[in-house]
Amino acid sequence: MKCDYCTGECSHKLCMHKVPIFSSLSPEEMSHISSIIKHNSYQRGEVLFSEGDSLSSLIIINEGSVKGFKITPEGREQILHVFSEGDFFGERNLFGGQQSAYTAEALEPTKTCVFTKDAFYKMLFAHPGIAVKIIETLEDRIARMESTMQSMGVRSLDGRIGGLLLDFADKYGETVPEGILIRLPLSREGIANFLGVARETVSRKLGQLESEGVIRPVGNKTILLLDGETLKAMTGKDS
Amino acid sequence: MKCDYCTGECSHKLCMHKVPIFSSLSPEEMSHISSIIKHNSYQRGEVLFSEGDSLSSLIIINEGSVKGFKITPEGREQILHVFSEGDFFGERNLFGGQQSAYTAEALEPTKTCVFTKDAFYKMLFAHPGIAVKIIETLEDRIARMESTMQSMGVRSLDGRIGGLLLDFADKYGETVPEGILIRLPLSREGIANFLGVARETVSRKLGQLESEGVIRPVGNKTILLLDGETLKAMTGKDS
DNA sequence: ACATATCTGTGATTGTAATCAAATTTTGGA
DNA sequence: TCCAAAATTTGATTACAATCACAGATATGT
Repeated sequence: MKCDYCTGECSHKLCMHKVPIFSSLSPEEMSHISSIIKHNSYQRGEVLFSEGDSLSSLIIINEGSVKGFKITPEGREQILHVFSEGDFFGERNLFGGQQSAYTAEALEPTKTCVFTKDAFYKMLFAHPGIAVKIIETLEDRIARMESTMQSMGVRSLDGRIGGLLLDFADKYGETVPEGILIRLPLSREGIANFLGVARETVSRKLGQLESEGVIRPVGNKTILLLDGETLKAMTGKDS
Repeated sequence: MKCDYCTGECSHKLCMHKVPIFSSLSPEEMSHISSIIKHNSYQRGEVLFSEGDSLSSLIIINEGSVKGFKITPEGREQILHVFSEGDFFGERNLFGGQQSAYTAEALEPTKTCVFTKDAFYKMLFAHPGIAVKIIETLEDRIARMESTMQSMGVRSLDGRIGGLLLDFADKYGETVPEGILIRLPLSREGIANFLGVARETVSRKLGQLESEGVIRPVGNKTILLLDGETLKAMTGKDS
């Protein structure tokens, strides 16, 4: 791993280097703070914390991805967030919130860095610039949620699924000659649980989009987006 | 109007007194800041700003309420936020965001207070405690959006509508002997546009909830929630 | 208080997605 | 590489909500 602050290769694997909220810190500040961070690893399917838990720590993803979800009265998962490398969460418990509003579960092997509440508050008051960074990050999160809500609100199912694909393309897409290659963080069932629709419907609609030449699935976990413009028109995200 | 900082009645109508993010300021700081705030009034239906506008100000609602929405490709409004007294918005434009992600329109006669970007940044660095307050407020907003997403994701329509009613009860409800009296910020059509369903369906489902004895509509703009427990069970919000 | 414009409720029909039930493909571990 | 488990696709049927059409109720301004 290479980073902006160390010469040559970094061996310490400081998650901080991947996290925008710490980008305003000097190397010295970073290494001081890194000394008060704890590390954890999780396997796919492992639960980081459950809805209602009163944990008091900020969790930063160093590697991997995590879904945040609730169980609906119908017994289905409603996914609320998908967090990946560099994202942080759990912060609500640090700022006034009492209990976790959702369960967090690793979607793949995941490594995290953990701040305790005390460590975090100390840092916050010592480095006010971080607060602004946090606000910016929360704004990004709100913007992402707004985008998801817009996708969910579209009445036509193709539009909803297309909207989610665009969101994922934005966050997980890699531009290749033919279009945008999207490594999906969620399975078909996960997508269904994000949008609140049936798993089978997701399959059918993706099949439809494929036959229209808009996408080309590459295995189950990757989709090649060939015609983003059509999707944008379907979802109203052509702004 | 009465406030914690002035003896007797306040005549200056400082919106700051209603806004949690300023609660950590001293009276002197408040009156200094109030001198750099601008005021605006809007009629019902008037647009404060439109999607894509690059405004650079923080808007605080002093009186009234405002909806934030986008237009879906189907031509329908997708409501993303309902802001009311004490809420602030537009802040994304202050923190890195470039353009407004939605259109803001007054739902009723509304008075606002406006911070310019410069004034706001000065205040932020002079009073670091405000940053923490802002983070807390954004966390609340995220929590509210999570709740809305959960409502939207419930498959059964009664559940979705019930979830929204609970959200509104939380924010706009007043406890009365018979239950909770909710002054709805949105019309039936507004509710439909929030949830992404048809207006008629909202009517039908509310009618159904009425015949089940869960709610009692009082005119078009008020609903008396008689049996919150049933709603909570329907929506999974009984945590 | 009245009148008009807007909003809301109800019925009939249609369209779309949920559900149930297998068959098939993909994936990850031995 | 192969095998078993998991995930996905596909088909048939059913249930539910969207739509269209209009009647009725509410609200707002004069």
